Amino acid sequence: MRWRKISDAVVRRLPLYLRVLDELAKDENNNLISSQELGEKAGVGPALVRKDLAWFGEFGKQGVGYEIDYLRSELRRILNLDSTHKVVLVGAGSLGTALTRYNMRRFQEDESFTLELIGLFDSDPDKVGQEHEGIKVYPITELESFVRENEVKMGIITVPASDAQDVANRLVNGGVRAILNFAPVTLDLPEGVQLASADLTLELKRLAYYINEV
Amino acid sequence: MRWRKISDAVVRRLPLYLRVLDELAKDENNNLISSQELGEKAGVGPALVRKDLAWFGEFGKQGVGYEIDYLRSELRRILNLDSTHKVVLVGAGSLGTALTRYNMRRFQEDESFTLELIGLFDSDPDKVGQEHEGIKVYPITELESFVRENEVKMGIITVPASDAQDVANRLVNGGVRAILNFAPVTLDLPEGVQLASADLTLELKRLAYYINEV
DNA sequence: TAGATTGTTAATCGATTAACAATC
DNA sequence: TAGATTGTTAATCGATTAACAATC
Repeated sequence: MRWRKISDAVVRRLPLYLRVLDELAKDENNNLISSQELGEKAGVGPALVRKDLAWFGEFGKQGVGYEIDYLRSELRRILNLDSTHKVVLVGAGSLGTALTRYNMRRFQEDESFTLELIGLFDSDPDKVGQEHEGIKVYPITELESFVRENEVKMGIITVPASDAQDVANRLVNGGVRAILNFAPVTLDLPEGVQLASADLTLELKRLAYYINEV
Repeated sequence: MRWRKISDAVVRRLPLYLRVLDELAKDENNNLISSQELGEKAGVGPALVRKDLAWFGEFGKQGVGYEIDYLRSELRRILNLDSTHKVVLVGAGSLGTALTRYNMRRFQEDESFTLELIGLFDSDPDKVGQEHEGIKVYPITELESFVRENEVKMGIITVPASDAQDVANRLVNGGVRAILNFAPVTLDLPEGVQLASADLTLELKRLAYYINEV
């Protein structure tokens, strides 16, 4: 049903398109959108929009465009956003707890995405047993079995750089398929486990390059 | 002095190399590194490492490799990390204040990068006048003049999506050259202003795509 | 029907990799 | 000198754009 060779460059743009459609869907007056308009709002060329979507099916009508609600539901389906995803967050420090607080709100608002944060983990015995936004902190030693038993497929890493690879290994051994990593290290992951890097300092350092330009 | 056509694909890898070198520099025993080894640790092919670096000069010695300390200082210079960058953060909500707390610590630790957060901004009169980690919250109406007067070149946006474009415009008008945007919108920026997007939901939605794979 | 816009193929562009002479 | 590794050019690969027939 899914044909295993769609490039990540394509996949990265799908959530972007979906974001535009979600926004448009709020206004009942919008029914149709052209690849031209969708591209403009997503910052992508119209031909590329059509090509990206065509990898997954024929969602538009010639001479007409794409029906917003339909394309939206198709994208949600393609991105696996129509089922709830269980997530664990490892590292209940300042970033981890802030993210817990923030994401709990943000995700609750986002009608096109359901993430369920079911556990926090930390190696610090003082933190184990605490609760943040109603979610318990478990000892890191239980991470792998917890992930396996609850069939968690997504993990968020907010531990210090020196612990990140170890945490990643435990997550992967437990069966996690995708990791969002905030720690400033290059993680070594087995083929097939997807990684998103959220190292903000890396981004800021890149931006610094462009600052002293003419 | 800088030749204006180095691709962003290249620039994005420089902070990655620097991160590896920073790590290696901690151990006094490491003096030299080959493109092979640097590439491995950064997750990049050795030929690409050499090609990337060659855009900026000849930093290595044939048959020997790259001197870690030297390459490190050159990369810091290329990335403009040897001077301090003043930054403002707009949106003193839960994410903004968490980031303030977190980044203040994180950046203080990072010897190869000096960011100075000199002001927080918010449109909520109740928040104006508050302090977070010793940094004052100013009214958003003062953003543009503040940025101009203090010659701030970098801004971080943590306001709701509906306000982000307006904030970006004010930053740009004040003279900001680079923006780190957490709001879930595609910002429209003039040529030459650099953007880093930190929309975590976008990343998580992308990861969701890969979860139900065979 | 006439006008518009898709889906798709061919052309272009850019980025990565392979290969190797130069040289430490 | 022999071995290793750079800097760089040429070859390959992949992604984006242009163009257009199909068709709503």
